[in-house]
Amino acid sequence: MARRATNPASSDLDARKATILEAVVSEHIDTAQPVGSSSVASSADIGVSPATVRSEMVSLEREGYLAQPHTSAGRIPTDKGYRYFVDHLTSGVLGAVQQQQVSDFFANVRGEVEDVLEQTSTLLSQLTRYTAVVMGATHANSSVLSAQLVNIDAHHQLLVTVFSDGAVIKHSLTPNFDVNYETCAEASRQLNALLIGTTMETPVQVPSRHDHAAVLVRDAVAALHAQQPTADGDNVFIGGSSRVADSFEGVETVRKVLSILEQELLVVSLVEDMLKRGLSVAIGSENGFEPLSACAVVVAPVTIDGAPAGAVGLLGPTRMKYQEAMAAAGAVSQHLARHFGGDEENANH
Amino acid sequence: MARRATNPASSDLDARKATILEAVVSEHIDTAQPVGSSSVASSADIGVSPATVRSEMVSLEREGYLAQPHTSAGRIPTDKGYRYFVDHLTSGVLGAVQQQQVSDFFANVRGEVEDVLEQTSTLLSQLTRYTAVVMGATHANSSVLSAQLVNIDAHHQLLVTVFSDGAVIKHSLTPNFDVNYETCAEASRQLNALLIGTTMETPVQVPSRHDHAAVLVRDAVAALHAQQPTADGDNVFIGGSSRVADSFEGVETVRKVLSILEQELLVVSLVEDMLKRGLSVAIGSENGFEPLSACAVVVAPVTIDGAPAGAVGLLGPTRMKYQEAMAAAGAVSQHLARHFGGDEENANH
DNA sequence: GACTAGCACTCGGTACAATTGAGTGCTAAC
DNA sequence: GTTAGCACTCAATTGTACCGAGTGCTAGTC
Repeated sequence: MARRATNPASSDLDARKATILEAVVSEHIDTAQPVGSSSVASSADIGVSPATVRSEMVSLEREGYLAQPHTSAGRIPTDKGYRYFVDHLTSGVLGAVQQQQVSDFFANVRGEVEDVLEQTSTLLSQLTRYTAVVMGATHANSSVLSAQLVNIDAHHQLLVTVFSDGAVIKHSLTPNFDVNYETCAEASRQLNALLIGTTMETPVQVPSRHDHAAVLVRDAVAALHAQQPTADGDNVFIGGSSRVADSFEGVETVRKVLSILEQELLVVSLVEDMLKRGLSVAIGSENGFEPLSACAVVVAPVTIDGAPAGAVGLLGPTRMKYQEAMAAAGAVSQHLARHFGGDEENANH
Repeated sequence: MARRATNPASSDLDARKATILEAVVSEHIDTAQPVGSSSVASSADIGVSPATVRSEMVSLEREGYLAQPHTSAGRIPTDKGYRYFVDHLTSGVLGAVQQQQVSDFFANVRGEVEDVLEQTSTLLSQLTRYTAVVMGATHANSSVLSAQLVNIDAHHQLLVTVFSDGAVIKHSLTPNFDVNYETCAEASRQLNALLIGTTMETPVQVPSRHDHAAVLVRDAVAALHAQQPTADGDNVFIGGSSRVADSFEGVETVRKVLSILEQELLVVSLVEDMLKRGLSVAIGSENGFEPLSACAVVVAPVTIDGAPAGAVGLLGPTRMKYQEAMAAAGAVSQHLARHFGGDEENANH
């Protein structure tokens, strides 16, 4: 037991074990069935008999890469097995048809940023047959181009703020005094002067007077700054959630996954957590959400001019086609960056 | 065959048949199982033996109200059976706990209209355990309070229009000439003058000159008016889509329903179609979408001061608890109307 | 004439045993 | 170290019998 040192820190397997593990994983991804020793032995380039494969499999199982549903069945990969597989994956390339599909999409897409992101999420989910997530950039680093207070009626004003990234955010004010047109216009003027050029995180020197306009200005600034830039969820688009239903066979699993997807803030935090940890793939329990323990998540950041500008992601079963998914996510994230970044470059040029 | 006149126009059944049908429907809604003659006979106030019930059931089956999964099983209602049941339903009242829950929600809810509607859809789905739809009013009848053109950069302008119902809509302009700050400000001034007080459907006399500001104005008006007021889908909120997974047992049905729900425009057209036809319940094939043939949809319009201001809806299996669903949808729609209408009344007062 | 007790019949569901076969672990020989 | 051979395990399939819920029909009763 102690002789053959099992080195837990080493994630390296001897070459043959690696080949076997990879064969098991990729066949299981294709067939969704437990994989037996004979099909591994016959497949590919292992010039070795099933018996030898079996003894290697026993060892792989001891080390936690494989599991056996029951005694007389083949092996299926554990999360750790998938992890090894993914870590040793040569990065694939998107198929030509799909590449064309992506190019066509970005050549023809038009409309507001939100519409583009929404449609992108649908595209990505069609490309991969998995559920797709597309997140836009937070407005935290954008500066205010215009802030306007609109008088809806005497007790309702709307602060409409336009940011340099094209985002428009509104906040309702409901003061407990009557506001006439002039007061509102005056407050609007002050807000504009005060906020233009600031970001949502810049502290602002609000007027300390007590006249109605000043109160409106203070309330408006407070409303604007109260907004959690990360936690708004306005900028998250989930496409192809119906794919969840054909990724898992149990209705109960489908329900659990859907109920997570419903809470877009959870999805945002999951993706951001992955980006923060530098992960591009989270397998099973790695994603930290128990209801998603049957899922794998692939993410790719969208980077414009070196700055983070959102992310795209894919959610599928742990036996997802990682190579395809990563290729698709990567391609779409790059196209997105070019789509939005390219414009700005032209303009700044 | 021709003697006992089967009057197809008459949806009236003799009293006993009606009782039996209702017993079958309500028991099947509870148990999801085929209902046999003996349980109908023992249940409730039918002072009649199972044999009599059976012969009535044969007749009900011939008339299309009931169906038999197989020879030696009980009966299940057809869509027509559910329809009769629903048409003869005494309108129920929401349970006290749930009533309280709704009141609490509307007493505490705050935020922008969209947030309120979004949260309302979650509330409604929690109340009923079905998937909920909440639609806001179209902006077709709202008038423009403010129209502003913001210069993002030389080739990107943003038309930000604020409507009297508090809606803020943005449209990107990408002219093929450079726009400086003054031109943009001038166009903005003209747009404001031109659009204030109009609705999205009011024709507007645009300037016919060819200077840059005039072109911007024309493009902006065109962009605004190109927006389909019904087809925007910005105003639809679907809550509790994960409930679909426990409304149906087959994964395939779940997938089909989800894929319809993903297309919010379809949902909008379904609900609007029902409202137009004056239906409050659509059962099975009545909703006109084949993939939703296993679903029933309950809708309730939201009416503020007599004007349509949106709708709420519920989607569940055809064996849904219609009374509860209708009560919940009705209560929520009324609360919504009061929530948004009440405010305005105070303000107009 | 309407109702019902009685009865033969149907057929899905369950329980059980037998069979099959994919796949294993072990061992002895190469 | 590898592998052929073999006994073993166990899920899945098949077949059989049976149960029982529920039916339709008929003959008799009120």
